[in-house]
Amino acid sequence: MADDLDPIFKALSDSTRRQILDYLKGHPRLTGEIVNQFPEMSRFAVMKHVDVLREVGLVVTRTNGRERINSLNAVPIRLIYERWLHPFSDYWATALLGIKQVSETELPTDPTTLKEP
Amino acid sequence: MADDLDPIFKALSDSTRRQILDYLKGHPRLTGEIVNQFPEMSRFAVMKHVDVLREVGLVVTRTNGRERINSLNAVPIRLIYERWLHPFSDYWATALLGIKQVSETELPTDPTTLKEP
DNA sequence: TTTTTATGTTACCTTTTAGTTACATAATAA
DNA sequence: TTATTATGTAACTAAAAGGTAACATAAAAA
Repeated sequence: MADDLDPIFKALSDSTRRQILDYLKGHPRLTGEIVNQFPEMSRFAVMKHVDVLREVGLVVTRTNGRERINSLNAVPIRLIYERWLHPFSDYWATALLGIKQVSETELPTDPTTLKEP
Repeated sequence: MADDLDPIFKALSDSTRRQILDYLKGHPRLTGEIVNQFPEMSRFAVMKHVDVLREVGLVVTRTNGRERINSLNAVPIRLIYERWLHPFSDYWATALLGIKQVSETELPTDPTTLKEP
């Protein structure tokens, strides 16, 4: 019953994993660097979170000697957006205007113009 | 540790709940109508999913006699998009171009232009 | 060579989640 | 009034998720 977006949604549903993805913005990080971002959590717990992200392709890891360099791959996030989130933009627009139903001909709202209502 | 987006992400992490939200697009539905969409699942299981959606504000319910009319509220989805997903659009763009890092001065990509790459 | 360090693995525990059956209530229809 | 039906609640189970401590390995540094 679970569609192919499901593993990505599941991976994103944990706050620690979202923080890891935030941390990987900008540049790749060693596994140990990621671990050190979460001093209140065991190393293994953090590594398992990274594993989950790697399994769904949100993190790509390459090995260099004994180091493992983890980088962000945001393409699955884009997939979530395009295939599931974006179609709802029609409906969040109507909510703001107090309109109940959406005309079929209405164009999708440009989300960049809605930053601060 | 969990931010305020966390309950929304958690609510969206279940495939059945996402299907319910999809079903509520267009027009509101009675609780029983939602239940009938999932004949392989018990009525109570579906109702609990609706409860979860209602708790995070993704579904709004009003009572009319013994009927309960449930409608979609996409504003929390918008919040997820603006506060968490959209900032990653810089990075999925670079992935497509094979570029490793993003310039600080680059403007956010307009997601509406990325519908069909 | 010996030690350090970056990373991986095994085994286990606890809480949460998703699901079930069975029972209860209250508004409408017959 | 009686029966039906739309919805809600109680109590429980099974599996998945998130976490820990302890042990293992292999590359690099001393």
